[in-house]
Amino acid sequence: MKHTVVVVDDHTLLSQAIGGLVNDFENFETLYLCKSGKELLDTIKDPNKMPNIVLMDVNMPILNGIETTQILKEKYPEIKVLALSVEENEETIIKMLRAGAKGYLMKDTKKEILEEALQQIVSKGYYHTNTIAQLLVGSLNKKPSEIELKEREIEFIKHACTEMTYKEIAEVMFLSPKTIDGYRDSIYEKLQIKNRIGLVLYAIRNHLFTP
Amino acid sequence: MKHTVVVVDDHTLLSQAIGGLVNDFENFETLYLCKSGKELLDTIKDPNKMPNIVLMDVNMPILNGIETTQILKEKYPEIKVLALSVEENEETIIKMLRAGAKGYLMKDTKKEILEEALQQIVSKGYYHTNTIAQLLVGSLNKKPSEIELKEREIEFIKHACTEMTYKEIAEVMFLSPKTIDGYRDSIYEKLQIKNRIGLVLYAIRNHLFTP
DNA sequence: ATTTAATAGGGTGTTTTCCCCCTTTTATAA
DNA sequence: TTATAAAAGGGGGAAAACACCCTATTAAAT
Repeated sequence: MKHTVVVVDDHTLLSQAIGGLVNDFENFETLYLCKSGKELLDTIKDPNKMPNIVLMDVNMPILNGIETTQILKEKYPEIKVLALSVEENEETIIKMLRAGAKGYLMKDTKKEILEEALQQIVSKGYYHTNTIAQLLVGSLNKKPSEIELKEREIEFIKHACTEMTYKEIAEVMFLSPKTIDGYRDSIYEKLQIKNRIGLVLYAIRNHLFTP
Repeated sequence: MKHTVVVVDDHTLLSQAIGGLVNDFENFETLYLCKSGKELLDTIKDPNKMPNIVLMDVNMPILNGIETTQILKEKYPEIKVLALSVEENEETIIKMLRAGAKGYLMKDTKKEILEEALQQIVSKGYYHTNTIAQLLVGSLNKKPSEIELKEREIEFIKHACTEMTYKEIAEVMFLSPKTIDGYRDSIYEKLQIKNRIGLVLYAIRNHLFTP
């Protein structure tokens, strides 16, 4: 009996193509394809549509890879998630693994590696390349920092990524300009940045805001 | 005799997968895969490795899709290029078509559309979806504006996308802060923006700066 | 000889940044 | 249950940075 795989990616051509690739592997077959995390969660409710492995893109609309993986881990812990992404950002990779992904492949790996990864996830339960392993070890040593942003602060940051002045942001958030002032100051402190440009760059790099 | 196709994309998994997809099509076969425009131009010098069609990603390192397509048009005008990208930016699409691409597919199209596009490129010489056609018509009507940025202004914009103050930017560009002031003002006028945040967003959207 | 581009500057008002400070509410632990 | 401490919201005032005017010099291009 072949192991069943579901591909989740908003780019249809890619999911179809990768689905085809998987079908060529000896021990695996593609069950179906999804365009978003939401679509996967909706479909998977049907017990007949429960795969062994999910090949999950990280950047998706509606419900992204990280959130979807988290939900999968809670509701269907027996399903193994293999992340598949162009995103090389440390934070993202760590978040994805913490969400429960059993492996993380860059989209520039060869199909042989994909097969190898699928095999190992079945046999050993996980697959990690040297690259990812090194990345993680490196990041463990140098990042004990706990940057925690409050809900309201995140909301503010998103507004700060537009041409609005702080006064205008205060208005749409129903706050005094002085409160905004306080948000800004504490965020600058936490993120070690010097001005609003730095804030915008942080927001983009951490996917709080997409230009 | 099948039509030969070369896939150019820096993400190996995707080019392999799409190559496989193409091989499943009745009238087409994948000749080989390339990871960059440079690799394609090097390989294609061998007359045995000349394809009928090139499936070209737009965003690539070394030599991007636009530049590569331009060179192909000059040196090998008989090769037909079909662009394949996630980039929905009008400017990019127009640049790509002007460079000589015979069609432009988003990566979220279905494989049936890909086959259809390949067929039409062989038979009619081009393929354009409604989406692209509408986009082009729309952009012709509303954009007679000639936004032209000078070399030095572009250099300034890139610096403006960092945490540097204008004074610091003036220093690294060996200019008076007042000159920077002038650059800023004329750019704001041209781009119809109100502050530095708007400038950063413009720079990112138009690939002057990548965060 | 006149225009245009690039550079530099002056003046003025607004916005942002950075210091201090305060109250009220909400957890949380003794 | 009451200290006690975070979190969330608000404030004054000053200096720096930014935005928006408008003019002048210089050099290259027409």
